[in-house]
Formats: sequence, C-alpha cells, structure tokens
Amino acid sequence: MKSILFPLFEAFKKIQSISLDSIGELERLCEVKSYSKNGEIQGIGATCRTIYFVLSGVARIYYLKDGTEVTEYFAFENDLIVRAESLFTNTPSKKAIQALEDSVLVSISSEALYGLFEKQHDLERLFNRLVQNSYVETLRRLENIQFLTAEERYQKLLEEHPEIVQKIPLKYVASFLGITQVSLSRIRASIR
Amino acid sequence: MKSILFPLFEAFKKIQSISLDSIGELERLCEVKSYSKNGEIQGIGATCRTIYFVLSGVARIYYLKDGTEVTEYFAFENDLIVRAESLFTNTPSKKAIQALEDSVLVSISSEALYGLFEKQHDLERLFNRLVQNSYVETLRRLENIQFLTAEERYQKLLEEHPEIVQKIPLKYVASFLGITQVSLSRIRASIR
DNA sequence: CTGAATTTTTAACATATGTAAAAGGAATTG
DNA sequence: CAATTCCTTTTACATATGTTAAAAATTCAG
Repeated sequence: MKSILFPLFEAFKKIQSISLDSIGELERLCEVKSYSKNGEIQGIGATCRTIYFVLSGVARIYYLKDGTEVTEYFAFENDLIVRAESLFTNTPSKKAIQALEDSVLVSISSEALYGLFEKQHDLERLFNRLVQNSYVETLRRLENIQFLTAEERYQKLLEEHPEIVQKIPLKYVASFLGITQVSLSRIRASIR
Repeated sequence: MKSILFPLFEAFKKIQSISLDSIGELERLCEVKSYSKNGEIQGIGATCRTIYFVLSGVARIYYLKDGTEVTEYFAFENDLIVRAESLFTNTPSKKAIQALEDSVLVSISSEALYGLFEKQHDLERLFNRLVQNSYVETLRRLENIQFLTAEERYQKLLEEHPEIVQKIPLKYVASFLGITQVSLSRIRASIR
C-alpha cells in the first residue's frame, strides 16, 4: 500500500495493531476529498453518519450560540474529526465541520465501518481506542474550562497546542477557550 | 439470576443485547461493596484499574485544585463511574471517588473485564457504548460551561438533573457548575 | 499594487463572578 | 437535648470578563 493514506494508517498502527487484511478492507471504505479554505465539510442539521480524518490542513467543529459561532474542536493532521453527539445518539447535529485552510480529508461511512467490525475485530478496537482518546481529551478540556482563569487557559493552550495559536485565526481560538475575542486580545497584550 | 445485580443488568440490556453466557461471566467478576456516607471509594494517586457501577446511593468524582475540591461527576443508580483519564491512559489519577450517601457499588476489574472481551464480544460492545454515552455527556457539559452563564447552567441543571440539586450538598453542586458556593447561593436567591 | 474586506487590538464602560468574613440554619454526636 | 460542627446565605468589596464601538493591522481580490 503506497497511497496518500499511508501516514494515517501508520498512525493507526501506533494505537492498535491491525492486520493487513483489515487495512485493505478499511482502505476500500476511504473516500479522499479536498476542501478549499473556509469550505464546509458538513453542515448543521444532518445526522452524522460519517467519520473524518484530516490528511492535511486543518478543520474545526463549530456551532451557533445566539447567532455567533462557537468553536468546539480543531483537528490537525491524522486527527479524527466527528460530531460525536450526533453519531452516537443518531440525532441531527447542531454542529458543522469546516476546513480552515485548503485541506484534504478522508471520509468513512460509519455504517460501512460498523459493518466491517463484524469481521475485523481489530478495526473495532482501533475505533474504540480513538473514541477513548477523544473522550479523555474532552475531559481535560472540561477541567481546564471549569476552574482555570481565561489567562491560565490561554497559557496552557500555548504550551500544549502552540500550533493552534499559531495557525488558527484568534477569533476561533477565543471561543474555543470559552472567552470573547476582545478578552483574548487583552490577555495577549498583558502577557507581552 | 435473581441477585442484587439484576436491575443493573436489565439496564445494560437496554443499551446492548447480551447473551446469558456473557451475563454469567460478567456476574462472576462483580464485587459488591457497601460504603458509608462520605466514605472513600478510591483515593487520589493510584492508577485506575477498576470500573464501578452504583447500585444504590450516590457517588462523585472530585479532584483538588489549589487545595479546594472540584467535583467533576455525580453518579446515581446504575450509572457507570470510572476515572477515565486514568483508566484509558494508564497513568495515576489525580481524582478520587467518594460516596455521598450510604451506597452500594459493584466493582469490576478492568483487566479481568478486558479478558472477557476476547470471548464475549457483546460485553465489549456494551462497555464501548457506555464509554460513548459518557463521552457525549461530557461534550454536553463542556458546551454548557463554555458558553452559558452560571445562572443558565444552574437552570439547565435544575431541568435536566433535578435529582442533583435535590440530593447533593450545594457546595459540591457549585464546583460541578464551575462556580463558587457563594455565587450559587446568590443565583438561587435571585431566582426565588 | 491598491482598495476593500477581514481580523486584531484598544478604549470605555457595564456586569457577573470571585473573595473574605460573618451570621443564620441544619445536621450530627455525645 | 445541648453542643458542636458543618452547610448555606448574606454582605461588602475586588476583579475578571463581557459589550460596544472605533482604530489599527493584516489579508484578500481585482
């Protein structure tokens, strides 16, 4: 296998060993698509039945709160991006997925993937490990937002995910941190 | 099967169908224990290798932030309670589990459970569904805390989980909402 | 390259929430 | 039942963050 998917599958193997057979089956479900900067990958309203991975570029999940966008998640290379609240509850999603740069993503139908799980147990394990990792990350975010000040959260983001602060417009970073753009700007000024 | 575990297993069946065989195997791993009010179920520092379910009573997960307790989660009857950040990363937990009333919990060794997964695929599915549900719940909590005011969060908690406000000391509810006790008290006064 | 659009910063003011201390209530224990 | 401890509310004040508007800086499109 020497496709554009190779680095992604290598990343998978670090999480869960997968048989060659499984990789072949999985590859057949992968659809690779390009999105241009600010392009919509999935819109608000549909029930999520697709799992994405970012091959290159950056994507985000966001939703509207009182007419203004709130960013919930940023995905970089090899990251899983999925609207879990919709996929796991089979209800329409209030969230959208958008490319923040020209990006290439691979999409996998969740139904087809679940079908594969019947025979390829290692893929089911892989998927569940990915979900567990996302869950742990969300728990960490909750902790931070629950009891750190805005400035502490920004400092922590700088340390742990400098790529977010560097590559992503600050207006998106602000809502990701749970604060306004103005407040983030103030914090950045006070640190300098 | 006519044990104290019956209602819990019935709740499981609503999430994922399980064979009689699997139920039997699972039952053999279950250890039922009673805890008295405010008793410690698991302390801070150890790596989590145990999964709990509340059979009766209430339990919480909390951690220390600058010497004061922050409550992260409340578990009621049939709820899963587990320190996921530790279980899924194999690192020592900074969190503790405590009974808030006289409670009965069942504990299952995660290693033993994972062992069962090799033969009882339905149990693995069940466990992963439970993790997915916890993940979705955590996402919801993150959304709330990210962009609702303290008062809105309290109102929402009243609507969605009135049992928390009714049964649990407000000092614990406050940190669960990401605010101080004083602030919660103020909000309650302003609503009356 | 230039003008327009977008993003970021700054300013001034409003408000929600934090902090500390004390008082009032409720629950627990001997 | 009394006494102690714990929990909740109240008060007064401090501060972080929100809001609105405008200015400055940056990016984008023709």
